[in-house]
Amino acid sequence: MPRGRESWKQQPWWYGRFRGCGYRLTVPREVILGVLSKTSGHLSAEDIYLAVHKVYPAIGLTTIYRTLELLVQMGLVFKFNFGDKRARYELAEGSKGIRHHHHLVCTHCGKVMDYTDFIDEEVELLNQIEKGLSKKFNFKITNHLIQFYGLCEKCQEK
Amino acid sequence: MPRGRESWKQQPWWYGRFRGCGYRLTVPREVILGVLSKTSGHLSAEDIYLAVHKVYPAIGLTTIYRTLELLVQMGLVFKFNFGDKRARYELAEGSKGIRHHHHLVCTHCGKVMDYTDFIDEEVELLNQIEKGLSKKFNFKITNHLIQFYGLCEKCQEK
DNA sequence: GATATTAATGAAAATGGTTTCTATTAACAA
DNA sequence: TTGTTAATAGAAACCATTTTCATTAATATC
Repeated sequence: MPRGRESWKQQPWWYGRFRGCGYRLTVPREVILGVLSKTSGHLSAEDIYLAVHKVYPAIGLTTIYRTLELLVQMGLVFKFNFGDKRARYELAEGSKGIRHHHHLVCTHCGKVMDYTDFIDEEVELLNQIEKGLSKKFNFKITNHLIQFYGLCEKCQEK
Repeated sequence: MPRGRESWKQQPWWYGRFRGCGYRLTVPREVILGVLSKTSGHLSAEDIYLAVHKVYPAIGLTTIYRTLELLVQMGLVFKFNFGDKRARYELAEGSKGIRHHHHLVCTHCGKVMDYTDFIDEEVELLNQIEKGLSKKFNFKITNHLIQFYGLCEKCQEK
């Protein structure tokens, strides 16, 4: 492993989350989280594999999938499905710089855009809806998914 | 085909949509739409296949997939993904009795519930948001997906 | 109503993203 | 430093969905 043990000293933000769950801090996990935080979102498992592979060719695709599953389950990463058959992953909010957002998906070319400019009304209504649903269905809401589908600028021209 | 040609006389509601697109009216298509409209939503391709198979064993799974794809593309059917890997299909609003709705998905047992009690505020805000997004991103919105994830009543108890 | 055209179908095979299996490696507690 | 055991890599399996191709049947035309 081409990293000194000392570099753990400046522990990354997810260090505690891992230790708290009894999970080990491994190089693949660190590298995968690194790729996710450096690259702008919507990455497929293969995208991540290729990026990781450039630096650590020994890390296999299986580990990418396993690690992503773990990260999703830990709540550090969100998994999305935009209509093509591969799943997409992106870092959850919490690490600096990433905010909660929804997606605009072009049904023609597959382009995905982030939508972060929530208006206050919107956030409040969403909370209200979630509260209402929780009560009515006795359903404990932990998350929501909002996506808008349509045609992006370029695809409209055709 | 065990149906007289006369029965087309009381043309089903989708008749015009098919003819308008130049698509043929076939028994498999009729049967599949029949299953979708008789059964309550969230059916997988296999669910539909099994239901169809009981009455018309000659209709194959391939045709189910092909027909569903066509129906989705025509806008008669919506395709969903609830986290397990199989796609789910349900009739779009338009045929009597089916209203636009969103979904509550239990991340533990996979149960899916429909949420139809939109408040006026909600519908209006959604329109407003879509209008804003269309303008800001020059994106022509044709559809949206809203799902809430969490734990259903039973799964909370455990 | 009979017939030609060609879209639609069924069965089997292929595809491809994801998961499982198993022997090996490495994180970390002692 | 060493033992325990979680984590990993690579190959094989999995399985929902798609493709291929020969056959069938819906519709337009005669």
